[in-house]
Amino acid sequence: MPELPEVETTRRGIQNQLTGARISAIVVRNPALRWPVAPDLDAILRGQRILDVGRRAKYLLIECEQGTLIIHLGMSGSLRFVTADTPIEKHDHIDLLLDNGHILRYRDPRRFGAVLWQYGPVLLHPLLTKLGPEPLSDAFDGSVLFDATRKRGSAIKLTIMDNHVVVGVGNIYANEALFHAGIAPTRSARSLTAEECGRLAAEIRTVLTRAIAAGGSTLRDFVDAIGKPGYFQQSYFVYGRSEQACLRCGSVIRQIRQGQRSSFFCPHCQPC
DNA sequence: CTTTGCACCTGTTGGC
DNA sequence: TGCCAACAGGTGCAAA
Repeated sequence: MPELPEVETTRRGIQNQLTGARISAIVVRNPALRWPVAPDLDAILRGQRILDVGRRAKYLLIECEQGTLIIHLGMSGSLRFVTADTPIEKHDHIDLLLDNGHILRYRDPRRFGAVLWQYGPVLLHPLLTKLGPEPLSDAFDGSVLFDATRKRGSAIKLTIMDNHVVVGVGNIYANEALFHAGIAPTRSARSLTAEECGRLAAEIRTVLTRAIAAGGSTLRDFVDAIGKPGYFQQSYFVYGRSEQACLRCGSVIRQIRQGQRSSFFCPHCQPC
């Protein structure tokens, strides 16, 4: 499910219960995630205290005394707190047991997610070293986007979804940010002016920030309760609205295919 | 270095 | 009701 807002909402939802706790055990029922879960993970984690729960891009970082447990939710992953008698369902692959009684359960039907261990500084992990700036940090703004787009002939939507340019912009919010910035997803990246890059960077930030705020209010307890993230309760300006009227101008929203993903845009508000 | 397409896997939806 | 194809929130990787 997760786009960046869901990952960040999950991080906030588990941080307090995890931080300061000691790991009693990790139970891996199915290690066949995107990469195999390390067979000795239980031996590694047992007894370690959790220092904090961080995030880089869509990777959750469970920072422990000797290293970091890296969790990615992939396309269909979720984390929730359960009790010892909660029935284990089909795709509940992993339980993390804490000495404070909490049990964190990892579910992931498609198994595109990952659970990895890294000793020492986590940012040295190969998956994290080449990532671009965080979209909500000072390291990302219009001028950074402008510079990154100069040599790119490919479509701007593909560019903002490229983790080397900026992390955490998934398909939904790439579409939404482009709509609010008034830029067609098919525009070549290098054709954007500095001003357009400024608008787009600002809209990426706004759209993600708003979604996190909404997730925080409407999904405050989804981690330990429902686990049904916000996509179903949220409404978007263009995403998933093909053939419907643009909420701004009434034109018909169009759907196209870019990089094997669906793009949605308003041909009037986002001229080519 | 940029760009493109594939791969991983299961569940849901829509057409016939 | 059944069957099959297409599609779904991600992203690393090989190949061009």
